[in-house]
Amino acid sequence: MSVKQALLALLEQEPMYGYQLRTEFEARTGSAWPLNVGQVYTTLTRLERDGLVEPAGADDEGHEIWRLTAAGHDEVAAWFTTPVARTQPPRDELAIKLALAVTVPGVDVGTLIQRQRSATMGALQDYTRLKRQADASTGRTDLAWSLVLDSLVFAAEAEIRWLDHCEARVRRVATESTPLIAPARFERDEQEAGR
Amino acid sequence: MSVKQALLALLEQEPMYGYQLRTEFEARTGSAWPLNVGQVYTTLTRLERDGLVEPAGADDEGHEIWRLTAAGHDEVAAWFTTPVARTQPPRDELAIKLALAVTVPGVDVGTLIQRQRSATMGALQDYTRLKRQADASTGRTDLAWSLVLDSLVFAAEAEIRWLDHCEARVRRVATESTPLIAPARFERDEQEAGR
DNA sequence: CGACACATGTAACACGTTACATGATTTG
DNA sequence: CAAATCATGTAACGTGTTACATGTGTCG
Repeated sequence: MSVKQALLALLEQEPMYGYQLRTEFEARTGSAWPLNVGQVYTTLTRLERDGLVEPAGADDEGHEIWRLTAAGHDEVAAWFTTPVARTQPPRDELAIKLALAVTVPGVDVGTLIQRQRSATMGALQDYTRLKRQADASTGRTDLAWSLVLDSLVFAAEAEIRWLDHCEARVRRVATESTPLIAPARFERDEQEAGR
Repeated sequence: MSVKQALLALLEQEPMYGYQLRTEFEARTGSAWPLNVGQVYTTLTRLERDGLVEPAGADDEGHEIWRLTAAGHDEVAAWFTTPVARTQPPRDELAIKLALAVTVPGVDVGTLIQRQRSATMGALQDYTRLKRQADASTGRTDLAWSLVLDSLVFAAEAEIRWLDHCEARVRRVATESTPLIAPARFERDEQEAGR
C-alpha cells in the first residue's frame, strides 16, 4: 500500500518518469526501504488501471512521463489528511515471535531476547553512524531522510526498552510461579496487584 | 511471513487442526492482529507444499490434524534462534508519509502531525483500556497477550515522541529558512501555519 | 572496448485479504 | 426452530519481490 501512495505523492510534486520515481523515493527515504525499479513500473500500470495516473507523453529526452489524474490528486489529498490507522497495525513479527516463545514449551526465551537485543543494538549503531555521516556529507541535512532515520532510531530504542521489559516480566513470572505451586494460593490477588 | 512462522510455532507445541490454529493464534496475540480462518488453510497448504507440515489424520472428533515434519521442526528452531532482521525493516507508512509531506510542496505538515498524534493517542488509550480490562477479567494475566499489548504501547509511545520530535524540527527549519528567502513573505507563512 | 548507470518493461511467484460455499453442532 | 459458532475449504484479487530481457548512453 505504501508504494502506491508514495508514487502518487511524488507525482503530486511534479510529473515524472518511472526511473525517476525510484530515484526520488530513495533519495527521500535514504534507501532505508530500497524500492525495486520493476515495482515502479508494475505499480504505475496498476495506478493507471485504477484511473489515478495517466501517461503524459515523453519529455525532451524521450522519457515516458506520468501525471496524476483528478482522482489521483484527490487520493493524495486524502492520504495526507487521513492519519495512518493504528486500529489494524501491520503484524509485528518480533511481538508474535515472543508471544509464541513464552507459550511454546522448550524455547529459551532468555537467550532469544538477548540475541534480539544485540541485533537491534547493532542496527541502532548503524543508524547513528548513518546519521553522523549524513550530517557530515551535506552541509544542510536533508530533512526528509533525517526524519526517516530518526523514526528508525525511535523504533529501535522502543524495541530495546520493550525487550528489557519483557525480560524482566518473564524472569519475574519464572521466579514467582515456581514457589506458588506448593503453598496454598491465598495471596494470588496480592501478587498480581504488585506488578 | 509472520503467519507461516506462527503456525509452525504453534504446531511445535502440539499437532492441531486448522480452526484451532486460528483460535490459538488469536488467544496469544489477543486479537491484536486478527487472522482470517481462510488464510490458515491456504497457508497450511503452502506449508505442506514446502514440506514443513504434513497431515496426521483425524482426531477423535474428526478434525484434520496437522503436524510438523522434520524440516518443519528445523524451521521453528531456526526462527526462534535467529533475531528478526532489522537490516530491511518493513516499510513504515507513517515515516514515508512524513518524509514525502516535507518535500512535496503544498502539504500542511503541521496539521498532518497533529492529526496523526491524536489518532495515535487514541490508540494508546485503547491499549491501556484493554490492559486494565485484561488484568481485571482473568485473575492471572495471560503473559503472551500482555507482552503483545506492551509492545503496541511501546511502539505507540515511540511514535508520539517521534511526531513531537518531527514537529519541533519542522518548525525550526521553517522559522530558520523563511527569513533567508525574503522578509516580505510574512503573511503567507502565517496563513500556512494557521490552516 | 568493456563496464556501468540509465531506462523500460515482463513473467512468475509469494503472501495476504476478502468473499463465498458448505455443512455440522450447539444453544437460546 | 433460528441463530450462532464450529469447521473446512476455494476462488479471485491486490500488493510486493525477484529475476530476467532489452536497449541506450557514458566514461575510463
